[in-house]
Amino acid sequence: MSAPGVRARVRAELTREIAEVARQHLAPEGAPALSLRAVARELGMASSAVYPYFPSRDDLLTALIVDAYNALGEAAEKADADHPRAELLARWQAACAAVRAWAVAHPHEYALVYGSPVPGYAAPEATIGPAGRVAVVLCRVVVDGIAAGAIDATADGSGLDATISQGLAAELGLPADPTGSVAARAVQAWTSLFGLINFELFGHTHNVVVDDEAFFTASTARLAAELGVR
Amino acid sequence: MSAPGVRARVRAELTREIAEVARQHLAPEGAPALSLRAVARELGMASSAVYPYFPSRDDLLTALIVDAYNALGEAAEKADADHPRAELLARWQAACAAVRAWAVAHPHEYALVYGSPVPGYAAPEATIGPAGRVAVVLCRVVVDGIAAGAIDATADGSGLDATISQGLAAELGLPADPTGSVAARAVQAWTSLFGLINFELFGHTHNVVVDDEAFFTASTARLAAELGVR
DNA sequence: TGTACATCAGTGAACGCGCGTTCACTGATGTAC
DNA sequence: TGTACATCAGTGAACGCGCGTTCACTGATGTAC
Repeated sequence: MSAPGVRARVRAELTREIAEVARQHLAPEGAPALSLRAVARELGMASSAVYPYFPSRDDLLTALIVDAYNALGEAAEKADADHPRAELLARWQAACAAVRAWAVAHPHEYALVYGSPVPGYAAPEATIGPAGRVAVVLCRVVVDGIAAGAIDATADGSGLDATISQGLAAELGLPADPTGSVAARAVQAWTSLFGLINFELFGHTHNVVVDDEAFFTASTARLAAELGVR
Repeated sequence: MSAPGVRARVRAELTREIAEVARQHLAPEGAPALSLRAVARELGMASSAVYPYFPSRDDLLTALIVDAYNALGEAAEKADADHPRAELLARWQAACAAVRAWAVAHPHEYALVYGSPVPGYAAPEATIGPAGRVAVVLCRVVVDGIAAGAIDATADGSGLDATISQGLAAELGLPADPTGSVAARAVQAWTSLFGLINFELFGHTHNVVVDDEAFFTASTARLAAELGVR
């Protein structure tokens, strides 16, 4: 009974290895140019030998996308966990900085998930959970702030929250009150975070911002301040 | 002497036509899949016949990119000009809404310029000017606000502006005072605007935001408020 | 106005390339008696 | 422990495809005398 275990382990190992090489191949030309044949070539195997591991190119892409979301989410979660729960601003800043650091360190994987959708590729269900991990971290800070009384969830009755899925808000622990605006403002901060990183990585602030890290840190601090995270 | 004029006009017309067809071909598969041969086929000409007009695929892409930036910039400028100069908030909201409306109407052209950079493609100088037009519109509102005394440029001495190119700030008419933060906050609002649109168009807010337009409008209004645009 | 010439747009075949995927196959690995 | 068998991973050739770019060419358009 140890033999199938060995086979399974070898199989899992090679699956991991293929994904790893594919990840490296993302760099020079981006996701649309990712080629099964090139990956197989680099591993010294016939191109057809990849098929038992990934039944199609799209499955390989999906694996890379899920991995990227998970790595990014994990980075944010770890940074958050490094700070005492009550230190909301420190947690917020650490999480944002971790997301940026990961993106800067893995620009092509970042582009894979936050750049233009890969043409002809439809994201399967399996990506939804991992995709939300960063947002969950940010929301948890806000939720903790409300619970601790640091953030007044009822302060702004602008009704902005009517634009957000109430089911999702409830799931995240955000007050599901459509007359409020906390949930919507949290979502807005979330999109702004990735807007900052997108512009930096994709070169739009190239001749505009001179100190990317300082600009980023100050910007996320402002996002926190506007939410009432202190 | 009228003959060369005719030839030049025919030539310009066909150049325009090729670009137009290429633009339409962006839709189904995105920029990486744009094919000179397919464009030529659709126009009923030999693929080699495109070369006198666009010496390479990259030149065609550049033309599409420049066109997209210009169309987007023009939309923002027109929306801005539709409002009296003193009505800062109306101008701001109109410009932001125009950018989003154009993006929603031309998602693939939008992705071409604000999605992941096209692999292996280096943006030439010619794209810099057109790329800045939206930012210029937004900055003009801020500058007008400062001039009219509605925005207090000296209010926040956070030093955020030290992160922004002082030369560029001066060019845009923003106070080039590195101890201030108006310029940096304007840049931040600019990145946030495109962050909102990116997330909406690329599907990241798909199960999160239920009313995209309302969420967007409220969000840009908040961006304005934070800048002091009223 | 008429003719010889130059210019130019556009053709079609070809080069050389890489791709995703399928399929019949060969050995090696592990299983059951 | 030894042998016959099943399972499985991996091979290599092939299918059919589309791409960007080059090049020698053919007509037509416009020019100069």
